[in-house]
Amino acid sequence: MDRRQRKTRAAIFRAFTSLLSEKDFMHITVGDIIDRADIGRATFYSHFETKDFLLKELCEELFCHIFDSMSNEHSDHRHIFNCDAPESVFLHLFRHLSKNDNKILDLLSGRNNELFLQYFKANLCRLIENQLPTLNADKNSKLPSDFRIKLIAATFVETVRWWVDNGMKESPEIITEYFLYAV
Amino acid sequence: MDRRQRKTRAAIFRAFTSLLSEKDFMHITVGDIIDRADIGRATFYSHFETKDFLLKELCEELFCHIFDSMSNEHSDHRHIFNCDAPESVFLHLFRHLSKNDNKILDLLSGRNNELFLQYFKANLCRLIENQLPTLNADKNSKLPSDFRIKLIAATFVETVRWWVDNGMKESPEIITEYFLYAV
DNA sequence: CTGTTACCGAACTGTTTGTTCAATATAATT
DNA sequence: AATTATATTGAACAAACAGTTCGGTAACAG
Repeated sequence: MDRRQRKTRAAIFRAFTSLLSEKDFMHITVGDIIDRADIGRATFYSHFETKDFLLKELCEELFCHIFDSMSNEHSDHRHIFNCDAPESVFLHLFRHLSKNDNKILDLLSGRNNELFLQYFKANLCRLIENQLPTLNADKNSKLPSDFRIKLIAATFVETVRWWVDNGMKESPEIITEYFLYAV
Repeated sequence: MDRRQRKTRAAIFRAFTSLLSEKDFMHITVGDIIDRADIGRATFYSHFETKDFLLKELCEELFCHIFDSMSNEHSDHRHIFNCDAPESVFLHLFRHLSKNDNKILDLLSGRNNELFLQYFKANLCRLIENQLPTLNADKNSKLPSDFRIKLIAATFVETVRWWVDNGMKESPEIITEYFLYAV
């Protein structure tokens, strides 16, 4: 990809995430984005068809980053340490989130970004599906598994929200404990 | 309140809920609403300041109806039957929802209505707070109670969603069982 | 019957969206 | 370094939408 394209794309994402942490998606205009990204109007539309697609691509980029890097880390580690214990995947996820190097927390905690949550949960569900056998077997047997997976995903999101809203005072380890206790 | 006002207001709510079940809030225009409600533009704005306030007032109306009628029912019943068993409040709620006389289900199951969910959960939390002592005491003691309440509310919403998305094949009793087993 | 109030509808301003196009700047190629 | 290809720019544009204004009409209350 052309360096100019990369720079423009990055500037748009940067401006957009920065705006998303201030106000909700619905009230962000394309004008806001191009002002903050300092690019021309036509340029924006040559990159993204609409504002909706921008959000979609941002989500895909973020999730690819976080989930892929995590599953790599995980599969690497399991050869060295024995860290495929039930909580390790979620602990990794919470640790990753706590760094907030990408701006995922701002989006998760921000209200009114249902579209974002939708993408996040969809990705989360795929991950949870694999982890299911390591979780509470009693609930697994008594609840339909697609239902159970969605509940776990919702619990995860709500846990992150509560964590962030309370100033992230708890360590990732404590939060993982809370989370696993809840599901 | 003037009969004309009541009729107009009802027409707007009817049109709005009908639209909300078709597309998400963000893509509904005031033009859509006044067309379907068959009212003048100025009339709409004499009733509601903006589209956001319309949603807010609709929510308040719906929740007042469902939660108030429920808590009345409940407090009436407890004198006759002994139905303040742990599951009864939630069972009542699921039963009430299953009738879908108000259009709450369409809104809860429809995606992208985060604002609506926000109001719903806020009301739900107030109700759950009272029910907390009747629920799993173990979890109550090990999780911060504000956190626990939010998890229960999220679980409730996710339960309803799963129920609706799967065609509501399960009875309110079974769903209540699932729900209480999950929390 | 009379004064009050709500509704209508059309016109109007300002904002936002998404497109177009010629000019310019930057990257890639030889 | 010169050339070709491509990305960006800025301005102008039509269409859609939000929210307001106002004179005329219909419905309500006393």
